[in-house]
Amino acid sequence: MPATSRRLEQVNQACGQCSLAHLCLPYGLDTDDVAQLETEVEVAVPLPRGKTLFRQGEPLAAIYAVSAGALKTAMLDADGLEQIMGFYYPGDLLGLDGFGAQTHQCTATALEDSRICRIEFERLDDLIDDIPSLRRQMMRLMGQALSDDESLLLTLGRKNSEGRIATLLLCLSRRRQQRGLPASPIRLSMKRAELANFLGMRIETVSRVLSRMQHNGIITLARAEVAICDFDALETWAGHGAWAADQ
Amino acid sequence: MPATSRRLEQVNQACGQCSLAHLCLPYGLDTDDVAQLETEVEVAVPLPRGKTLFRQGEPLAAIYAVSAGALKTAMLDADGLEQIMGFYYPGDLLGLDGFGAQTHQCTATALEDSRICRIEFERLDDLIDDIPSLRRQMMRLMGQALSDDESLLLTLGRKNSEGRIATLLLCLSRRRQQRGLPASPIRLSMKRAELANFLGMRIETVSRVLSRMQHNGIITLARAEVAICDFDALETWAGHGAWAADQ
DNA sequence: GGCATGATTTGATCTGGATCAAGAAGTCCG
DNA sequence: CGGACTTCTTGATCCAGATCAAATCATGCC
Repeated sequence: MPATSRRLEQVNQACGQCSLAHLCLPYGLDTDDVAQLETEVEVAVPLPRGKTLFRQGEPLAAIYAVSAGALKTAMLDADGLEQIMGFYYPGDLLGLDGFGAQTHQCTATALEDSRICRIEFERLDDLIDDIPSLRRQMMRLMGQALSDDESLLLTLGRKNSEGRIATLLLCLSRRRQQRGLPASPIRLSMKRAELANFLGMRIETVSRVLSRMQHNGIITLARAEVAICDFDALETWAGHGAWAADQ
Repeated sequence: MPATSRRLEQVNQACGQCSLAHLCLPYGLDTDDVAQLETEVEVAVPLPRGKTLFRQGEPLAAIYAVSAGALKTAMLDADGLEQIMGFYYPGDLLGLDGFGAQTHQCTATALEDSRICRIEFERLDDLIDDIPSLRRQMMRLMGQALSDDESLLLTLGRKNSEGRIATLLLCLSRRRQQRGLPASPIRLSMKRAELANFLGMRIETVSRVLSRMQHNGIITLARAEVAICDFDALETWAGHGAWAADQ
């Protein structure tokens, strides 16, 4: 693997100048800390579409950040069927859920040709001891991941199919904005089947809801690309909890 | 609040001799570390049924562990309806999801008269800097919380109503065993409405599924107490993903 | 190109679980 | 104890979304 030589070439322009630093690990670190961190990071290693970054059950060897492209994570249930747990875009960290059992809890797969930054878990662990602000940042990121998962639980537990799709689209859009990209034309790097799996729906229902949204002028749909035309309407749909009032 | 004096009385028999230490923070710490930690912990403060420990949106003031009793955590969605995120029993930590935004993401409420251990967030934060093994333990616990949430997502995303109930019962049973209690007669401290909310179902469906399980001889049901008669059958039901094969 | 294969959309049914309705069983309090 | 109130159970109906079926559209490969 040419990662080591690549790292040596790129180390001088790594995290400190990365446009994703505000989303990723270095946020909140001072210049020296970032310098110390980035000597340990393999930067922007290519990961072709369909390749896995790590697999469920493997020991936790490293923590990753998406540099470019998109990935999914998925768990296999008892019957060997996969449940997609999340989609990851530039600036997102991967592998945090492995901290619990020191083992990856899910499999991460590239949805398109991607680039990944990587830091050995052991090295990160040492670095965290040396850099207090890095420790705080890591814990903040894990807390963030926790509350993201909980928001997702809230969506899947309470919303109907339209609410789920609307929530997903708004979420993808918001995350694009956080990365400084335009909110609207969203390229869906995942297939309908993966969307459906993630949202706990069937392919046909995903397709129907998207068609209906297009018909109502809320989105424009061209295969893998979705343009949001009416954010307010989408918010309204997203807000629609499913099952009426409440207990 | 008499917590301070109580703390002074109890400090000598706090975490180090707590039977829940293996579930809670001190696991993996050596004796000196535990001693240092437990001087900062308020031990087993009473929290009456119905009282809240913290509320969604409040700044993160402390991290908590359940000492006795049971709690629920819930988020309010846009419409002000609550979604229950989890049930917490002795040994479980509460408040970790606040690490992200330094703000509690959910409201924690006692389901029955409970006792809570509490450590100021600031003090814990300092302690983590001083005790490397505590830092690792905290990150392990957060990783654990993350993968627990993901398991729940897997359940809610893929299982039908019977699978959800079966999974919940097995989960509660397993957690009892981890606390050294018998696996079987489970006291459900939450109401049916709370169970239903948590599992993304309606009260009537919860009631029907439980009745059906009782009728099939898998459980014995007496109001708030459930005895599991046939673990294997329950495992089978829990394994039943909902929607047939897969994409 | 021409064919095979896979992804997506659309239509027609079927069904699990929500919703509506009404008892039954607890629980609280004067 | 009796009445008001809450929780739980059970029955009847309805509907969102799963399932089944088939056409359309894309993509890759020889």
